[in-house]
Amino acid sequence: MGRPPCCDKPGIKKGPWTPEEDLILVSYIQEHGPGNWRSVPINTGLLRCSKSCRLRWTNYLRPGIKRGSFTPHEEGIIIHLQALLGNKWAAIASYLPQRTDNDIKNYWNTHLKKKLIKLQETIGTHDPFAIEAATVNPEFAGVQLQQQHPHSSSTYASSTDNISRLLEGWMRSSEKNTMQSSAMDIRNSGDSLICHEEFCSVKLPEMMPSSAAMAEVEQNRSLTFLEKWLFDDGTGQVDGFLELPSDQLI
DNA sequence: AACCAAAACAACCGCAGTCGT
DNA sequence: GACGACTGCGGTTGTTTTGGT
Repeated sequence: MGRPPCCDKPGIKKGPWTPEEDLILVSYIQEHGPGNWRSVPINTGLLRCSKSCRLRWTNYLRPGIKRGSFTPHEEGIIIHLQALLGNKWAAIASYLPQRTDNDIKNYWNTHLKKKLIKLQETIGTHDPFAIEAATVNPEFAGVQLQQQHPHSSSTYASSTDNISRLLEGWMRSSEKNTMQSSAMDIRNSGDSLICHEEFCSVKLPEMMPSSAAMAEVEQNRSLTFLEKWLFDDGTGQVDGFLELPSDQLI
């Protein structure tokens, strides 16, 4: 089974994407929808491999992506899920639909890993839940958490965000892309971590909370409850939950 | 102001799984 | 069932930015 050569053909461009390339890609996806990445460079004339196009879309151009600093809540969830699932970044990202797996992975490698090591030394435990508690409540361990990153969004990030905005109308009107459109609404809805609408539309991994648990999550947005459902042994009626319209979840 | 080191981020590489023929 | 094409994912690298001296 030979692996197809990718990204090493002559004439294939590598490196940072330009706003022009982004626009071409977004326009194409706006017309055809995401998927069939093989045909994207062929049909758009982009000198990029299909993989690169997919990555660019999923990590940057896809509407609903939240840029900037991670909140303590998000940090807690990441730490918790990482302890639970290991380096399953895609699985972890499915619980934070506004974040990409790449983002979470980078954040883990550059921030959280170091922070955890510090915390482990400070509080003298390797218990991920104690560490999570310390992360969410900095006073717990007397650790000053950096709440704002010095460069939460770059100029270029802003431009891609603008491109994403171009898609808003299309996403809203497209029944095929409910995930993206709901995510877009969420993006504009402030700092809420996960809303029920989003939960209904994202693809859910095997262990998901019951609808009752979800309602409480929605109400409290507390990690305490997140912990509860995260460690629920998967007895929740996942399929049924997926079928429920969002307004029945509260 | 200039230089260097560290941090942060974006993108690429390659493996593995899935799907179609 | 075998094979090839395609996609998804995790690890890694390269580049840019920031902070310190």
